[in-house]
Amino acid sequence: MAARCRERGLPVTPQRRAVLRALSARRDHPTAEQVHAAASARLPGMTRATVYRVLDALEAMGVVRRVDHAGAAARYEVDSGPHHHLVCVGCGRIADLHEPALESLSLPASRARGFVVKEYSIQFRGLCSGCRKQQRSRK
Amino acid sequence: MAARCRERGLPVTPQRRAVLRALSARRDHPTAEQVHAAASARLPGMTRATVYRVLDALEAMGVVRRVDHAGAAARYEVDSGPHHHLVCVGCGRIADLHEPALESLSLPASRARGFVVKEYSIQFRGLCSGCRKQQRSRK
DNA sequence: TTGTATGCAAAAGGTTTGCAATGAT
DNA sequence: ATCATTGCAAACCTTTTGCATACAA
Repeated sequence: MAARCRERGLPVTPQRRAVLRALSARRDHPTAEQVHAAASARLPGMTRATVYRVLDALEAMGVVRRVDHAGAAARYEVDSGPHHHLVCVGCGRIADLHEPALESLSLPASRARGFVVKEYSIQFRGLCSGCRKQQRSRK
Repeated sequence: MAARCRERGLPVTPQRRAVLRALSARRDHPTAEQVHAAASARLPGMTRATVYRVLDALEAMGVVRRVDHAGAAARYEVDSGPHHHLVCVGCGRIADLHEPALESLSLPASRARGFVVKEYSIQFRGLCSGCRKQQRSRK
């Protein structure tokens, strides 16, 4: 991580180290609040705001990832049977993808470790044609 | 939907109809706020709170689905390359699933409609062994 | 020394809840 | 008549932001 900071000319602060250590130490997927609790145990006085800013910075560096791509607000759809989603990272739009070939993926039991799958859905992330055009013309 | 309400002895209210109509009329995946705007155009006076309650009710009936399984708070993980997630619907825990066989899915170009996929991840929903035990013993 | 990060506190969404009144069956 | 639902308003939780200060390089 220090490397990635240097690449970008960004300072390596104790807070960044603390957040990354806290996150590396766990296998579950903690919330910002949980990261704050863990990190501020080692570095008392850290603010929640700092944790959010550090997580954003680390995400931008590609060190950390936000799971549950929870935009600010939840999205709804009429339940139309199993299908997947195309999510445009440019504009945030979500389109449905009905693709029978993707409805029968098998999850090796050996990997499931006692986990019983009831359903699954795939989230494809990329750029819609509109956002691609925009990006091209901007260059 | 009227049918599902009756099954459960729940009233079919104008608000429920308005929300479902609003949601059925769109293919994008509107936020609760957008649903509220659309529904209250037809049924002035509807509150945002009602929209949330109606969406919850419809989801419980299996008529509507919440995309962006945005729990209240975002979750983070250290970026460890491509992998998928096992999400327990019982306790909300998320586990990583590294499964090489699932890393080379192909999305038929014909279906993508100009959408260029950069990456994807699969979310398997089900019950972890702990929650399964609990559920069994409760019966 | 310079530019970025931090703490603090306040604001800004999004969502939930208590309560009295309304309404569906 | 009965029980769930609605509206209203306030509360709640998570995340973001402005500003002055502190700090890494």
